[in-house]
Amino acid sequence: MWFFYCAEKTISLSAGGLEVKYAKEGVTIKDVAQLAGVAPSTVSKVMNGSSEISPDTITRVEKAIKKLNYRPNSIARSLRKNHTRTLGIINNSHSNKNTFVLQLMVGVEKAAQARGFSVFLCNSASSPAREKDYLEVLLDKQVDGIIFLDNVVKERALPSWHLNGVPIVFLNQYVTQPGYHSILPDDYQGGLIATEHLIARGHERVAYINGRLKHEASQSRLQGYKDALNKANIPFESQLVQGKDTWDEEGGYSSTHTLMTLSKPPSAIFCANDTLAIGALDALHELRLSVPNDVALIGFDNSLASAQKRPPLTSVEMPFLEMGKRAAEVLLEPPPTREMIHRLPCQLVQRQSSLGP
Amino acid sequence: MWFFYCAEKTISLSAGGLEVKYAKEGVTIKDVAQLAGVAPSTVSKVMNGSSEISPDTITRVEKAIKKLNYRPNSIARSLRKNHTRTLGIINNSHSNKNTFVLQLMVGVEKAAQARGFSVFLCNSASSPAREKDYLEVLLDKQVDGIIFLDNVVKERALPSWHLNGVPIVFLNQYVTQPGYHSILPDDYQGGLIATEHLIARGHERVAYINGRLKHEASQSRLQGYKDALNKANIPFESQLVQGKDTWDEEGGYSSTHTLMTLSKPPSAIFCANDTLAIGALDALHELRLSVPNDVALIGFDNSLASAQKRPPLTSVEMPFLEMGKRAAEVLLEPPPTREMIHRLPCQLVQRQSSLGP
DNA sequence: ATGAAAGCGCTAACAG
DNA sequence: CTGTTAGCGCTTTCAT
Repeated sequence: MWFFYCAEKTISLSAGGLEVKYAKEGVTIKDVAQLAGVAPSTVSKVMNGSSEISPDTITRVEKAIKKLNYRPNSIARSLRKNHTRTLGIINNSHSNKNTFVLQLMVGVEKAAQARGFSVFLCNSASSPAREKDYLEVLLDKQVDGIIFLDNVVKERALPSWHLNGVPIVFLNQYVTQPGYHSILPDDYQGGLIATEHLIARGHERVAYINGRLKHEASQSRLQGYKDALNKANIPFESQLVQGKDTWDEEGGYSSTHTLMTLSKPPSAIFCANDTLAIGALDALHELRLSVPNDVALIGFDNSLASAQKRPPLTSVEMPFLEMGKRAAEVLLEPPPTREMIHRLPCQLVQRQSSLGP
Repeated sequence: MWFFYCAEKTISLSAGGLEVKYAKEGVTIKDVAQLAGVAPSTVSKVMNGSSEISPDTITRVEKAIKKLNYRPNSIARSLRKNHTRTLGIINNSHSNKNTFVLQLMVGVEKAAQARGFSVFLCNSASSPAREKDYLEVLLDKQVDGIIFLDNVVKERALPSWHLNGVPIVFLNQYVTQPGYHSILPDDYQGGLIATEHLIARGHERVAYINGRLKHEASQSRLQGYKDALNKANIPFESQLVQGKDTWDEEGGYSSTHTLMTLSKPPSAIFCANDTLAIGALDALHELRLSVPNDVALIGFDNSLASAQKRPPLTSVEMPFLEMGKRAAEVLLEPPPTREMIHRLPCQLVQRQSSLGP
């Protein structure tokens, strides 16, 4: 690599067929103004379109900008304009192996990027002290908005720290106080479509295996299940709802055994998540029951593991990417709605486990 | 909620037992100076410790800061100091469902946070155009460093955009040009420990099922496998290495069938990733072979799915969190080493599938 | 339509 | 030890 002095602030040189632009650090609006033979304020005006400028000077300025490879210093601009076109994400989840969180983040980032905003990533790992620290640095950095998110929908306390008027929204979290936007998956609707799918495929004895009772998701999905039965005029039977107050395989496994030893066992099982469904599948295999021919099976989460089972498991996918996007949208373009809690629909992804004869 | 005018810049009020601080927007260094009866520069000096100040005024200033709940405007500070204590992540992966990426990001963020740095999250989704755009905004925002990352280790081109002297490091990516730090998992060592584990448990006929040949990981893990055999004086047999140039279950499944129909089939199989191992497990089940009693099985990635199989799969975990941390460290505190490519060790996580009699 | 001047909130250089 | 002054790079009145 060769270095050499150059008086101008920009040089371009082609090396190995690759055209690279070198801009010396610190080309400022003054340099552009000088080259174009105008005042800095004029350059500012053409960049911001904040005033009528003669077409002639516009082209002159634009040429100078291009020639110098000038890019305005957004720090200086922010100081002056009092906004940063930046928002912060505070991730309250402490699991690093959760794809939900990544999807939420990527969703936020995409919608932000589309609007010219950048996002700061902060991980509080559920520690309120850490959350407060991050809030401070985010506020110090003059973010224009903050999104709090978690990997599982939870109620949470309002941050007890002054927000300087910076708007906030909760993503996969919510707060009891009115007046705060909250973006959540529609677990109820997810339970509904899963059950409806099973019914549509001819099943009348549909069972439900529930997850941890304290999680909203369990209750909402159950309610969706019930309403789907109801719509189809299938009487609800409480013995067809099982669950061990857990989300793990063991729960799915033993619940399935309970279910299949009923005098009239179900012909289809809807599990509140994929891990339960995987446990259910194990139990069914053990009982030498074919999935989906003897019993149809549906999970929830559309995890990678669900797609990798034999047979691949039908599942309900939560709209995390959309949720992330919506969070950023709501933050950046507050809707006129009174509605503050936004539930986004889940989607059924059909695979072999529910596609019986 | 009641709003009322207050002349001072801070008031504190307790509501419902919850003590909240309200700081009116825009308390500046001048306000603090005025309250403390000193010059703004003095306040600056006590904050930055950049000059000897009498203990007396220090306490006066600190009191004023606390009373006004003052926090310096980091935008203004950045403009002046010419650094932002911020770094950018450019995520080149386009998969939103990859836990690797989240782990890398969280690692970066943790190490950054520990050093008082914030991080911008950008997702280029492998689009060079998008990457260039992000590079520009990151540079506009005056970041102090940039990390490029991906979900699978790849060689990549050096960004063809002037970086204004901002240092960069590659995470799970690398570049052929010398002079750039690159943080990678030690796939070779991962292959080594996996194979050594199997050998230590008494296996002499250890097979290897490879992944996509064009991925470095496949080659490195294979080399680890070979060297482990070599160290143990077990002759290498090329027929014990199978693979369909793919990472999917089907590849693991059919490779296993090939392996088990050998005249002298292996007593242990090391798969280059967990998905292959899951396919292998299916094949073994189908052949009515017990895992781990008839054949031991090891995967790579330590995916959630691997832990959820029956039996749970032993696997090799890549050090993504550590890698992320290291990337930030190398960026923020460049080591004096000439060594530019950093390979971090993987870890064996033992589960039932390799723990035979 | 354009330029001069002031100033965003902070820090650094220099005086005293 | 402390205050005064200048200015980071930009935008915004306010003149002209």
